[in-house]
This record gives sequence, structure tokens and C-alpha cells, in this order.
Amino acid sequence: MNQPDSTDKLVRTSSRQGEGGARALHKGQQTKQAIVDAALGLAEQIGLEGLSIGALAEVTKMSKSGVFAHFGSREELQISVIREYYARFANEVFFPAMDEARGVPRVRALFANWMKRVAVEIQSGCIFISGAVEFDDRPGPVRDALASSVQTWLSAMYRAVVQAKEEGHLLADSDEKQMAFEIHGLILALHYEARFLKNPGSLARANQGFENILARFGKPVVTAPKLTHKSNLSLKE
Amino acid sequence: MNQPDSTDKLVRTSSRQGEGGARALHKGQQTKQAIVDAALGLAEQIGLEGLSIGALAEVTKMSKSGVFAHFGSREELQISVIREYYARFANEVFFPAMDEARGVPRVRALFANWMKRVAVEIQSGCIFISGAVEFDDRPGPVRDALASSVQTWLSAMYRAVVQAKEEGHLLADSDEKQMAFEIHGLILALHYEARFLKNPGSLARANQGFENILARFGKPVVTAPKLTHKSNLSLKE
DNA sequence: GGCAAAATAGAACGATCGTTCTTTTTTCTC
DNA sequence: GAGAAAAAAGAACGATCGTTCTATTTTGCC
Repeated sequence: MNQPDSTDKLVRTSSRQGEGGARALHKGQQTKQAIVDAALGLAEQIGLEGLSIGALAEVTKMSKSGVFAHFGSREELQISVIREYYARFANEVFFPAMDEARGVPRVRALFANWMKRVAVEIQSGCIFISGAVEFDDRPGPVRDALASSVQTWLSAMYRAVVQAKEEGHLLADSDEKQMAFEIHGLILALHYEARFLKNPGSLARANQGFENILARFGKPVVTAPKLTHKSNLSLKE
Repeated sequence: MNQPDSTDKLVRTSSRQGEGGARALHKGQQTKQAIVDAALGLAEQIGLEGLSIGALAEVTKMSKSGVFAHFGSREELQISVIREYYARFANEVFFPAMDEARGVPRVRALFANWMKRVAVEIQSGCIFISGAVEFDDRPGPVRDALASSVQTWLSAMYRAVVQAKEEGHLLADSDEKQMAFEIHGLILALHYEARFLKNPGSLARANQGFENILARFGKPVVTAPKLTHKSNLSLKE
């Protein structure tokens, strides 16, 4: 929908539901969560479009109608999966990086956490990427939920880059959107070449690409690691 | 099969069949080509997996069995579509660039032609990208055909980069695979952000990213255009 | 023009899909 | 523990899928 603007901030949302209230977790909510968990695992492998209620019923050892009743429609199921994926993504990638200092350190942490997640998704699949392909021409609530989730995350990354410039870590003429765009490209190339083409070395190339981007946009004093020892700057930071 | 594998070079193949022989084009081949054309148009929009024989029959105003008989299976239809797409891609992107001088000029031409095509595919869709997502976890002949087509093209791009280094256009310590990887990332980010997110300015950012890559890997004398007049090498949007 | 072969159509198949409706089982509350 | 409410199961629906089999039409060659 919108450009990455700083309007939509990430808000921490529990992956599990109903924790706050005085009431205990009802059975229905428990099984619904279990279904969503299973559906997410399925959707990561075969995509949101490949998600079928029949297959989901088989995995969860329930009846089709039993599964269906929790959502009311397949679209609502898909949206639930997107929300769950988004919550996990934020908890794994975004929030831990907020402990790092504003500026390049935080951008580094965001990218490192992102890479850590994509490295896993080379095996399991990423619904932010597969979903984009499945719904890029299919308007509707599922597409909207997906696009806004992605946009929120990309905006968070963009904001971190803006802050890095504000902190004086980047060259004054740096184009923050340009930098965020190029970082995004590295992640996409990694996913494509590692997951689909199974090209070895893709992970290291994405990391090297990030250092190259920092070398161009960042002020020399900040980009400490030299290109020669790229091995230890891979995921740890 | 006669799939293009990653080792051999791109060979010009006519998009149309049966031109060489003394025999005229039989009716069956004509309609088969018409079906493949329609199927390619359909697959670009809804993906190779979304391609259904029923929908294809409707579009071509034929019966389902009439369509089916030309291929014998849906997989063979999908492979035919991939081959057609590959042939068009090579004719539009690869071969015209071969007229340019070896080295950076040819790399520039390859990228420019690639961009030109992706700019169109922002509306229509790209089966090299959607197919990668659909078949990254689904082994079989369709996946093989797709992966080898993509690999052949990426190898052609990589070879052009290697030649650029051989010609002395790139810095001596340039990692050609790294450069090809980063270029691929730009194309993927453009496709993702322009087609799915509909973010404006993506096209210009992909072009700028390419200049940034050239600025790092290329020797200063070769990268003629300055960042200020990138306007004439970008596709207007 | 006639005739064999190729091309296309038509009908039907089993399977799977999302969804609806009805019935049974389980859970929660008092 | 009884009774109401929620949850889950079961069966069936219309639709669409790829595919098969059998007719029918069209084509290409002598």
C-alpha cells in the first residue's frame, strides 16, 4: 500500500493468545493455536495457496469441518497464518535488535537477525517471499494482510537506516531508501540462489554484499571490519 | 532431454518451430504454438502452478481434451511454457547484448536489457521468479527445466562479468560471482517492491544500485557515466 | 476426390477442493 | 453432576482438477 513511512511502528504482540485475562485458555483457543502452528509449517513448505484444509485436518488429526469451524473461511485461515508468521518474525528479528545502539550497530543487528532467519528458511521456506509471488496479482484481504506485514518490517529496517544517518554514521548524501532497497535485494538473492538453485556460498555472498553496502554508505571510521576477515562477521555481532 | 545445462553456452533457438525443414508447418504444430503462447500469457499472470488446462481451453476456444492431446500431461505443458519463456528471454535480453564489446559495455547491455524486460514484467509477471517459489520444494522435470533455464542465464551474466575482469575493466581483486550475485539481488528487489508492494521509484533504485556495484568493482576510468546523469540509462517510470 | 492419418471434440472418471448442514462429543459453569 | 454452550465430527454439496476413452471432424497426400 504505502511507501515505507515511519507511521506504522512495530508493536510487540504475543504469539500466543489469551494470556492476559483472568480466564484460562479455552480449549477452542488452544486447538486453534495448534492448527495455526501446523498451518504455518505447511504454508512455509507449500505456500499459502497450497494450504488446504484437508491436508491441515490430516496433520492435526482432526476433521475438515472441525478445522474449518475455527476460521470460517480459507482466507481467514491464511490471514491467521500471516499474522502468526509476522509475530514470530518480529520477535526473532526486530525486537532483539532494538537492544543495540541506534545507528549502524542496530542496522547490523537487524540484518544479522534477518540473515539468521533466512538461513533457516532456506530449508523451510519464507511466506513473505512466496506469498508475494502468489498474491502479487490477486487483490483481497489476504494480499492486504501480507503486504502490510512486509511493509511494516521493511519500514522498520528503513527507519534504522535513517537513524544511522541521523547519528552521523552514514555519509551525508546517503539515500536511505536506496540503501534499504539494496539490502532487501541481498536477502532476496540469497533466498533465490540458496533455496531454489541450491548454489553454495550464497550465504557468504549476502554477508559480503552487506559489508559492501556499508562500505559505500557508511563513514570509513564506522565500518570496522575489513573485507579480508569476512568469516567472523557472518552472523555474530 | 535437451535441457540447457549450466555448462553449455546459450544457443539461439527459434521461438517458432519447424521453419527449417522442407515441410510446411502442419496444423497441429500451429495450434500447439498458439496454445503455448496463450499458456505463457496465463502462466505469467497466475503462475505455472495456476495454469489449468480448463482455463487454457477456454482462452484458446478449444476443448480440454483437444488442448491436452498436444502435450500428454500437464507437466509437459508447463515445460513447454518454460522453454518458450526461456527462448524469448534469450532473444530479448542475451543476444542483443552480444553486439556490445566484451567487458563492462556488454555487462551494461545485459543489465539494461534485463531491466527492460523486468520493467514489463512488473505488470505481467516473471515465471523465472514465480516458478522459483512454486518449485523450490518440488522436485521433478518441471523444476529441472526451470532451474536449468535460470542457471543458464545467470551463467551467461556471470561469464560477461568474468570477461570484464579479463579485459581489465574491473579491479584485480574483484569477485565475479559476488558481483553477479549482487546484480541478481537488484533485479529481485525491483520485482518484489514494484510488483508486489507497488513502491514507486524501485526502477530508479535498481539502476542506481547497478551503478553503485560498478563503482565498487570497476576501475574508475571505465565507469564513465556519473551518478548525476543516470536519467538517460534508466527506464522512465 | 478419396482415404488414411492427424487433430479435435465430447463425455465421463476419480480425486480434491472449500463450504454447509446436521449430529455427536467434549468442555465449562453452576 | 446436571445442563447449557462450545467444539468437533460426519456426511454431503457443487465445482474444478488432470486424465482417459471413444467419436467425430479436419487435414495432408496420392
